[in-house]
Formats: sequence, C-alpha cells, structure tokens
Amino acid sequence: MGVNLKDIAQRAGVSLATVSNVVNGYRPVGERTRQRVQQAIDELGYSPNLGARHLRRGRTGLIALAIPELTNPYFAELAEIAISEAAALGYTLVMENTAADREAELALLDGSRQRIIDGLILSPVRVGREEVLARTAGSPLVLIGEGVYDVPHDHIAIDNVAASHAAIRHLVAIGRRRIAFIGATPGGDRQSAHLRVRGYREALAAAGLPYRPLLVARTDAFGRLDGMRAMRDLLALGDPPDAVFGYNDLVAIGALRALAEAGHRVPEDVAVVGIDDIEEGRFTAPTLTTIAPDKRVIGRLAVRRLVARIEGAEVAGPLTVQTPFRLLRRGSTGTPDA
Amino acid sequence: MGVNLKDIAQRAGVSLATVSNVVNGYRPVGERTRQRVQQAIDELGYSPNLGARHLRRGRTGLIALAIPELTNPYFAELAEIAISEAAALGYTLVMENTAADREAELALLDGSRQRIIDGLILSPVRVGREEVLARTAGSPLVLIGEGVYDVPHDHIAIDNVAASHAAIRHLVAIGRRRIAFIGATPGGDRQSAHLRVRGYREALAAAGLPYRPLLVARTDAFGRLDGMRAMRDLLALGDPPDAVFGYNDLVAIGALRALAEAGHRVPEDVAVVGIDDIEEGRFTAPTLTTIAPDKRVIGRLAVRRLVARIEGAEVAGPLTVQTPFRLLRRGSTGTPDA
DNA sequence: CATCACCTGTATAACGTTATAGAGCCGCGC
DNA sequence: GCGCGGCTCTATAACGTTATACAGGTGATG
Repeated sequence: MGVNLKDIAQRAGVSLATVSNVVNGYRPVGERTRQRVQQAIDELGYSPNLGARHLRRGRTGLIALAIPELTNPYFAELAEIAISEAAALGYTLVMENTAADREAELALLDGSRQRIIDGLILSPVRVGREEVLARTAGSPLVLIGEGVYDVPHDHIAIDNVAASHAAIRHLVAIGRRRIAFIGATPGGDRQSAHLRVRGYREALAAAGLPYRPLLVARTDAFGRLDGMRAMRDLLALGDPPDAVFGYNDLVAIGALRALAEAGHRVPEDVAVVGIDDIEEGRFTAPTLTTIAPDKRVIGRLAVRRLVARIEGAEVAGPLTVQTPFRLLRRGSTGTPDA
Repeated sequence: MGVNLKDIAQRAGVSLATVSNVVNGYRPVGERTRQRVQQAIDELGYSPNLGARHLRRGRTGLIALAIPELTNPYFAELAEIAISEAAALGYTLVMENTAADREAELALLDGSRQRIIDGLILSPVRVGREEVLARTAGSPLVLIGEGVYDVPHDHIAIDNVAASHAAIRHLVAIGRRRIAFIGATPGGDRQSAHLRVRGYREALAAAGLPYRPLLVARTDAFGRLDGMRAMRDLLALGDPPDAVFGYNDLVAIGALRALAEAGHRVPEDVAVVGIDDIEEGRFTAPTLTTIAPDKRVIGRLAVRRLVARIEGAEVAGPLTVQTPFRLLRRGSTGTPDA
C-alpha cells in the first residue's frame, strides 16, 4: 500500500540501493544525489516498512515489558517511563501481562509465543533460578524487581533488605514497639517478600524488639484487598499491633481501609508504612508514608541495558544493580502534610 | 537463528509450500504427509517468523491502544482487558502514551511513525473532527471515550449526558441542593467534559435547581491533584457546595483529600460522586460513589471492531456504540459499605 | 602515460513466508 | 486406450528491505 524504496528510486532516478543508503547512511552518498533522493522522500512521504527491514536485519525493534499486573500503579508508572525511554532509543515497547501466572512467565522466557521481540524485561513472580537458567530463547533478558540470583542476566532492583530496615527504623523512631508486617508469602516465590521480611526481622533485632510470628501476615496476592483482609486479622488479635509495614503501597492502603472501618485512628493507634510511592498514597486519608524506589532509574536502566545487549554492545558494570530509594514521611506515621 | 520452514521441509522430506500449508491450512494436505510434517515441527520446535509472515501478508499482527495516560487506573484497567482480548484474537497490543499531547495524537493518526501497526484504538483528547477527517493513514481506527462526531470511524463510549444525569439525580435524591461539578475544560477539547457538564446542567434543571456557574470548576487536567485544587477553591466560596460531582474518579478522590484536609465530613457536609469505578475508589475513606462504565464491554468491543475492520469483515451495527453504565452507591454519598 | 586507489553508484542475492501456477498421479467413463 | 477431472504436492515469484560484490569514472602517483 504505502510508498516504498522502489517508488523513491524511480522518482529520483537512482537505484534502490542508493535510496537505502540515504535513508540509513550505511554507505556514503554524494551530496547532489542525496538531495535529490531526500526531496523524493519528502514529496512522496516515504517511511520504511519495518516488517521488511526487520526481516532483513533479523531484529524487530520491539521489546517487551512483562509485569504481573498493569493495574498496579507501581507498574503503570514504571511502564510509562520505560515506554518513553524505549521510544527515545528507537524501540517500541510492548506490554505483557503475566497476571502473576507461572505458565505465562515460562512462555515468555521460552520465547515460544514471542518471536516478535528482540528482548524481554521481566518482573518474575513465579519462576526462579532453574526456570531462568533453562531458558531456551536466545534474546537478551533483563530482570527487574524480584531477585533471581546467580543467573547470567542483568537484574535491577532496590535493596529490599535495606529498604525494610529504613521503614522499621522510622517506625521505631516514632515510638512503635509492636510492628506488624503484611505480605509474607508461603511458597518460594516472590523473593522480595522474603527479603523484605528479612529486613523487617533484622531491624527489629537491631532495635532490641522481639520477633513475633503472629505479627507477620501472609497474603496470597499484593493488592488492596489482601492488605485489608490481613489488617482485619491482625486487629482481631488479642494484642493488636501499633504499627504496620506493608509489602507495598497497595497492601498498606488496604490496611488503612481496614483500620478506618474498625474505627482505629492512624497514626495515633496504628502507624502505617508502604513501599512504592504510588501517587495514590499522596491522597489517602491520612497520606501514606512510604519507601520510594527510584522508578525513573529502574525503568530507564532496564531499557538501556536491554537495548545495549540487543545491539551487542559491551555493557560495563555488574549484572546486578541496586537502585536508590528514599523514605517519604507522611501522615500515616505522624508527619503533617506539606 | 531459529528453525524455519526450510528446516522442517528438509526434515520431513517435503516441500516448503507443503509445510506452510500444514501450518496455516490454506490448502488441504494428505493425512500421512500432515503427520510427518507435524512431527518434524514438534521435534525441531518451529514457530513462524512473524516479520516474514507479515511482510508477505501485508499485516503485522500488532494493534495499538493509544491513551492519554497509563497511570490513570481507568485506562490501566481498560488496557488489561484490551490486551487479553487482542491476544485471544491473535493480535498483540502495543500501548501508546499520548500524554494528552496534540502532536502525539496527530502523529498516531497520520501513522507516520506507525507503519508497524494494523490498526489503532485511540482515546482522543486534543484532536477533533477535522484532524480525524484529515487522517492520511489507511489503517482502521476505533475511537473510544471522547466523542469525535460525524467521522467514518467506530466510536465506543458511554452516554456521558445520561451518566451525569444519573449522578446528579442520586445527589438530589439524598437531599443535596448546592451541587458542584469539577473538571470542566476551557477549550474545545475533551468533548466528554462538555457532555458531562451538559448532563449536569440538564439534571439540575429537571430537579428544579438553579445553575450556578461558580459551582462549575475548570481544571487543566483530570488527576487527583487537579481535583484537590479545584475543591479547595470551591471551599473558599462564601457559600460552599453540599455535593460535588467529579469528571472522573481521580478528580473526585482529589476532592476527598481537600475535604479531609479542611476538616469537612463526607458525606455529612459534602457528598462526592465520580465516574470510572476504579478499584482505588473502593478503598478511599469514605469509599467513593461512582458511575461505573462497563470497561469489559468497551475494551472488548473496541478490539473486536478494530480486528473485524482489519480483516475486512462486514461489521454490523452502527458506528457509534454507547455502552452501559451503573451507579454504585458507596460511603461518599451515605450508603454504608457492604 | 599507465597504474592504482578511491569514491559513487548499481545490480543482485538474500531474509522467511505465502499464494499462484502447474506437475504428477490415479481412477473413471466413453 | 484415451481423455479428463480431482487430488496432492511442488516449484517459484513475490513482499520491501539491507549488505555484498562489482562497475564506472576520476584524480593522484610513479
């Protein structure tokens, strides 16, 4: 349908190859010829057929970002950053929703369904080291968030243990002693849940506080509803917590809801901290104290690493990169809003 | 790199064309041959090179969903539905972020950047009838949300006027008399803002209430922050409203925040209603009454229409489809949570 | 003046697929 | 026995691009 190289070549009175060289500068072209060709391109409105180009080049120009849920604002915010970074590098980013499903993650890893993409950024939830090592697809892979260790792939995430430390230290500093954690997982999945629990335990120990297993609430997923249910259970304990640290902001927001329903005051009765710094947390009542990962760094770095691997560049630096984070004190731990 | 048709053909001892026919059933193939080929495919693990296939077929198998912001949960929820519907129909959905930018919308319409996609689902914000009519790209286009009328394209949206009516009727029914609207726009963009204001005015008139221009707050965008600021302004009026209807849930949630900060009780002092039924609204304090569009219908219908047009099928029914909605009564208008 | 290197531009072979034209083969009916 | 239709399967020409090999011309150098 569209205008193609041949049309341009005819119009400009040169060969196909010359037009191609003008378009992507693979070989030098004389100034006069270049101008004639460029004029023809402008007049006819040529844009290359990417299918054909990529068939020839062996690459498609697409990269995929696979996340467990698009409706988690953290991932939506991350995706927005990754999309624009990919565009800046000349790639188109395709979103894949794994829905935290093991089969979906495996399918992506093996690339069976995905002969279209040049590389994959995956936020793994259900797959671990073995599955990643068993990966057959040859295209580059960058892991974000959850840790899958000792695999030959880039991995970008915050230091989950340190992040937990910071959250718990803050709660201790404002005088809390019975600090609960919401969002532990039963199985081996969700490495970061384990790491965050570990940071929680270590920080408690460092503060001289006892570790009470009853105060660590497991959840199946990590949405608002899960946080709400877990908080209800915690409130039903004979001796409920005076602070809660959620696996992420959504869980913490669910906890806020359960506390409001039960008539508890936040932060007076129970203080709440989350992780992710989603925009929503700046508008809850009270506003949510949170650990803010640097989403811009994570999103951009993931895309850049992936593109560098795709293009075969030597990538400096270690495979695993830990990105910075900050503690944002807000209403849910007693800091008045600005 | 991968296994291709030729490898399979050699392995099975048949011709290229036969393998192709086995793969996509264009021509009948004898049972014995089919089995030999199928076995070779399974053994070697063949999957077609989509670039080549699409070069030949003239289609890429990609469709784009262009929305003003990925971080608006309404669009994230819609996107999740559209992605899975597209996958079910054998297409891959690419997300495009227009960031409510006119240039970005125009670029998508003209398809200059987008020779990769077979069709486009666009939620227009800054472009209107003329721009859509001037579209040069030949690929099918489906519009969602905002209305751009009298153009030869499918358009899927709720009846904005009726939705506003329902919201205002509800507020009137619970005894409110000074009802404000947050989210009018100055320019001609955002048709739906105009329509929602129109429904607001009509419903006021039908209830015998006066229309007070001071109670219609303009905003530049439609996020939580915009809603919060607008609500602050409304509260500063000599005679503040006793109810607020937001352009969408985000705006309404911002209003909730401003009300909480100013010490007003919801719904006792001010009742609040939004549109979109994003999950977040079920967890605010109080929970948010909202007009719930049927996102599943919108997302699926948009994708199906688009795919039908791409594949050249005759599409029955009118171009413009209005999708159903429901009023969900929650805490912000005095209905206790279930 | 011959040789050589260089600089532009051209012709063409891929890339992996699908659709078209046609080649064998078999059995049936005249 | 011959022609014919139907059924499988094959050979091959696209699709639009890029990279390779090559051709023609020009200027510099010995």
